[in-house]
Amino acid sequence: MAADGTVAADGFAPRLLRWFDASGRHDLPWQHPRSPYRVWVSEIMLQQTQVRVVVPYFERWMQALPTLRDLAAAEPDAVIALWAGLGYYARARNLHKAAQLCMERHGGELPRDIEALAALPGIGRSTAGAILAQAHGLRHAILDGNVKRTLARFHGVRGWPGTRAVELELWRLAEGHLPQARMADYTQAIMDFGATLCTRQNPACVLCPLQDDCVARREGLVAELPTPKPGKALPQRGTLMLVVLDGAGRLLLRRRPPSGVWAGMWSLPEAEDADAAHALLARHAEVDFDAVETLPTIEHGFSHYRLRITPLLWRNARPLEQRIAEDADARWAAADARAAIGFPAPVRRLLDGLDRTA
DNA sequence: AAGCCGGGGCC
DNA sequence: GGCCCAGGCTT
Repeated sequence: MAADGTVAADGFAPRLLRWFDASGRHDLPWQHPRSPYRVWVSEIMLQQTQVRVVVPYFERWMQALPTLRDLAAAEPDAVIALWAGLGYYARARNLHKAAQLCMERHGGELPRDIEALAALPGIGRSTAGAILAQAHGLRHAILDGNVKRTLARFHGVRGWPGTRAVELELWRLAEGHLPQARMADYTQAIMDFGATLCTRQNPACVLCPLQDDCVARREGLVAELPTPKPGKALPQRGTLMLVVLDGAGRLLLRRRPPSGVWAGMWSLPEAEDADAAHALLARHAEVDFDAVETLPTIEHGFSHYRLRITPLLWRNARPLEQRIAEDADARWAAADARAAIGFPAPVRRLLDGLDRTA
């Protein structure tokens, strides 16, 4: 690294770009065309989600909402339905909100100013940099998981990147490597490099264009870097999910609370115990509570806790239509209507299993 | 700094 | 079964 703190002279970016030209990914759907809106949606989908998973969601999204204006005008439930299965649903709500803010404040386009861009909901420093670099070729760094891993190894940076000091060091290094040209390709290159060559496990060091100058390679630390997050045991929680069908096969649904897990999404009614289940059921239908059928429990893991779902099934319930009419957060949905609703993944699995056995 | 927020891939 | 991932927001 040069005395002024820059590291461009070491050939990091040129070697990465040569590798990208030969071995990078050039056929991802958001690269053709590489418009600001498409890059933005792809970057949000790719937060904590791998390329292979994102591609079909991205294609479906662009079919339904091809422009920022279309997104801004869409119904919230339609946006969630396009997202259902991807997880982190705040990303979808933030996309929607940000599109509307762009219509109001930025003439219907994403701002080119990084401060204004990062001020939009769901767009932080790294995602703002990725959008500006890829959509406009502007000289901004990114620091996602791939870049953190690559830089931690190349420079031998120790310590978990979740700590402030390590993260600041990695940002400094990332900015020091930026090339003067080809910013869009460079940004795609360093992400591809981390995703396909400098992988977390079994990185292809023998093929690496940076191996001669890689500190981790030289010091035998490749498997130790980046330093993993200190571990902790996940708490276990449980819930009852009520599967209530009326004589016509319609299913009782309730909207989730506006905050917390699966916020605002349609799901099955939930209760903590049998008494609460009974009370909840009585508010929506006449049904023989003792005629309950048990379904297999479903285990669902979150990043911060584990959830054991116990489904309870009643058939031939008689809906209390008056109560439903008064309750905007409850509905009886027929099978064909259910298909178009975006359910949380374990609920979708449960309902699909129900349809197969019913 | 730590917790919250999903889901899936992978060993 | 545990860990991690093309992060950002809230407290």
